[in-house]
Amino acid sequence: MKKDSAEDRPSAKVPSPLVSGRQRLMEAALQLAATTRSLASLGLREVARQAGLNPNTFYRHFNDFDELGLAVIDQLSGQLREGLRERRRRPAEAGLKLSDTANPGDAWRKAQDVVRESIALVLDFVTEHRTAYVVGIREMHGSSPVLRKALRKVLDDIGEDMTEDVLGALQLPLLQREDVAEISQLVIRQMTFFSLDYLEHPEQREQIRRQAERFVLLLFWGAIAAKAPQELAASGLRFPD
Amino acid sequence: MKKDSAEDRPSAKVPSPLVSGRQRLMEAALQLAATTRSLASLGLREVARQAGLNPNTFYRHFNDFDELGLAVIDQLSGQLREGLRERRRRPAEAGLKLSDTANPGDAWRKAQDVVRESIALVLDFVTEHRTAYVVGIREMHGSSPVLRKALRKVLDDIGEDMTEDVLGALQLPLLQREDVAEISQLVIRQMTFFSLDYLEHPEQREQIRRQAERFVLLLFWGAIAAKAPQELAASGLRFPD
DNA sequence: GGAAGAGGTATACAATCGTCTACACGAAAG
DNA sequence: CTTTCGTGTAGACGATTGTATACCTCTTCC
Repeated sequence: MKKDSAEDRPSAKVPSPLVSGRQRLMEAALQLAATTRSLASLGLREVARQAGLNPNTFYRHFNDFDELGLAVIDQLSGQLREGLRERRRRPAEAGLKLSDTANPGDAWRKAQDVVRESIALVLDFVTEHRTAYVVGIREMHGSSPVLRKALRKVLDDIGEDMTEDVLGALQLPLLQREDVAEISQLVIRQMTFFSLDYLEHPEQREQIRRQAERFVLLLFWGAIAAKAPQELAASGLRFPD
Repeated sequence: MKKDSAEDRPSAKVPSPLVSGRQRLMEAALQLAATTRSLASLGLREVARQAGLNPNTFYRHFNDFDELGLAVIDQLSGQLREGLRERRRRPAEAGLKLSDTANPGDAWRKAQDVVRESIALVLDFVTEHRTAYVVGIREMHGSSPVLRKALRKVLDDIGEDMTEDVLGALQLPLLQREDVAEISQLVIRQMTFFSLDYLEHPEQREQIRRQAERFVLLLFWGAIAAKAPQELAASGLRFPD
């Protein structure tokens, strides 16, 4: 049998303590999970090696891989929600110029803009945090109930944000809160597929972006048309494209 | 070090040769993947043990886990597509009584029936093949490119079946082939989420089923309303519920 | 200035793993 | 009847893994 020393450590980096070991472990795990296999199936020694740390260092920060996964999720989901909230503050204010008395046509045009911008933001985020996003989607359907639940909650929270946003800033006529909430969840979930397509087919990105926009608008259009087909027809609005 | 013999084998079954070793390995892998972790992270010895076979027997049938995964996918996706095709033959024939001259109201009512029945079929299938389905969804976002591609193709094929079905039997007015194809893909993908919810929350199954039906109808309604809001309003049709 | 604790390391051990080589046996093929 | 061949078994190997114990710095705090 081989003595297991000195073979374990220095495969990746110099032991620069510029970032904490905890952070190094998280990044190493993400990197490995994105290129190799699922988070839970990673070896404790494997990630320590990638991080340039001693295997036992893992124990100092995490008890198991679920704990590491939760830490990563906390860190990044916060970034995503914050980013979404922040950039959505802008069009919301711009939209106030059209006051609550705006006619349906203005509301619908504004809805198009908001949809376009929100989708762009999501797609930018996933390209910027590609590995984390891919691993996140993977673990959402993965084998750890803990991570599954945490990631489902992230999606649901984003859905709630979207619901509030649509209700507050968009003021689409005739749609109740529950209608909007249902549509939001559908949109958020479908976006996971659009995002993966977007990442995996860089040559078709513009097309995928338009498909996503069309899907969202189609849902809202359908929901309005389901509630009040006559009013929609009478408004003379046309579906874009 | 411990000699690794006699500990490996008989954890599960008697060596009944009623089913082939190959099949036993596939089922054991599915079982383990559903309860433990991802397919690719399974140990060769692990599944052999679960199947009640010698570790080396794995080599007789598969070179690696991708190969085993593909075999499972072939076997079950065939069952699903065949089941869908077969049960869809019935309403298609019944639908022929309403000839091509049927008015929009009849076509829309028939669409509701077909949607209801197709969704019921899918949900029945996933409950009947729960472990295989869960593992399939998992590997669709998993780390093996081979399995990912194979499972995406399964979904896309089902989407094409649905497209042909809608075009052939439903004859919804105003929708082009490309519109229907796009909607079909959206529906198939969203159904993966509905199906998982359905499995994980048995107490809310009826509600989830209705949500799924509503989603599909909403998309078609929206697509028709996008093409021709006036005609839809003039037809006097009401969205169900 | 000594104690306590957090973060990182070194070494060791048993268990498990993938794989290699060799053997057994029934069925089909010649 | 003998020869393949497909399938399953047995035993062994070196590599790798998770974990336990012990030691080594630094900060921080009293």
